[in-house]
Amino acid sequence: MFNSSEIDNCEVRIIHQDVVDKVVASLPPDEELYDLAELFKVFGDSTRIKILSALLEHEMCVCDIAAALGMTQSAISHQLGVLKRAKLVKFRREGKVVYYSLDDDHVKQVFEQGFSHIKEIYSGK
Amino acid sequence: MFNSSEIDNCEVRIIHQDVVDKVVASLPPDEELYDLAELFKVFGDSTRIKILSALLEHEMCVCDIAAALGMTQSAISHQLGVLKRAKLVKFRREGKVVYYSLDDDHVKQVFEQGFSHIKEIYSGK
DNA sequence: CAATCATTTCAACATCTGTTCATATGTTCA
DNA sequence: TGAACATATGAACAGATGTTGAAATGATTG
Repeated sequence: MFNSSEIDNCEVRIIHQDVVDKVVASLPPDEELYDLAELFKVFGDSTRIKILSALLEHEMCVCDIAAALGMTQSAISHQLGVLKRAKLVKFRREGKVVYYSLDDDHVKQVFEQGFSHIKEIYSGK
Repeated sequence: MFNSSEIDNCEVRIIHQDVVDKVVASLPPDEELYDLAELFKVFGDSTRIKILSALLEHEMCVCDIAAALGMTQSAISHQLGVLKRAKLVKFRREGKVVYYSLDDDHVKQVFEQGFSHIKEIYSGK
């Protein structure tokens, strides 16, 4: 009825069945990998990286961050919302002013880990 | 001619000049922060995370990765190209087949660093 | 060389994402 | 309470990104 080439045209060929099986079995659940990608996605924007880099140095309020980066308060506030939802920053309110800071050392570690990676790459390894 | 409120309407207000100055001085060059964001951007896609997670376990060829993830060879190849350009994976050719693997331990470290972060968050910290 | 196969590349489409502008909260102080 | 101010939010637009299907490479084998 169908020859093998017709069927294969709609399927992905497997060359090493044993490796595929092993890898599929060892793969973390989709949801965790999805969450991991979401985490890195938050780090993957230069505005947010700049904000994190600033907060690495000192706790700051929104308008000071905006001034330091030369951007709109609105834009900064939007990105702080993203960072907040990802639990990368925490904040405290003091009167009208809201101060932001890094949530925990984990953020700092990921940040610095990535940094040393690009240093390694661009220095000819 | 202009009063201060008119001028301020077009500018970002600074509350703590000292902090702003200090942070601006300590900020890494824009180019480095941009590259850092680009690096995390590569990690920030669930397909690429799945590929990296698979390669963490075993060296694999394109069609086996496609089979393991249930995706098109074209899509996988495209993402492998992104990972290759970011120097996150390396490859070797053996006849018709191209085998991909993680480029260095740094990749593994960033991956696992991020993983432990989301574990921490979702376990109620 | 011709056929086959693994992989890559291309163009196109749909979706996602960041910024802007305008407006809404919420707080302080007169 | 009302004016001034710091921040947050919503809608909308522009640009970036991932997947797809088709066509193009590059490599092996008969």
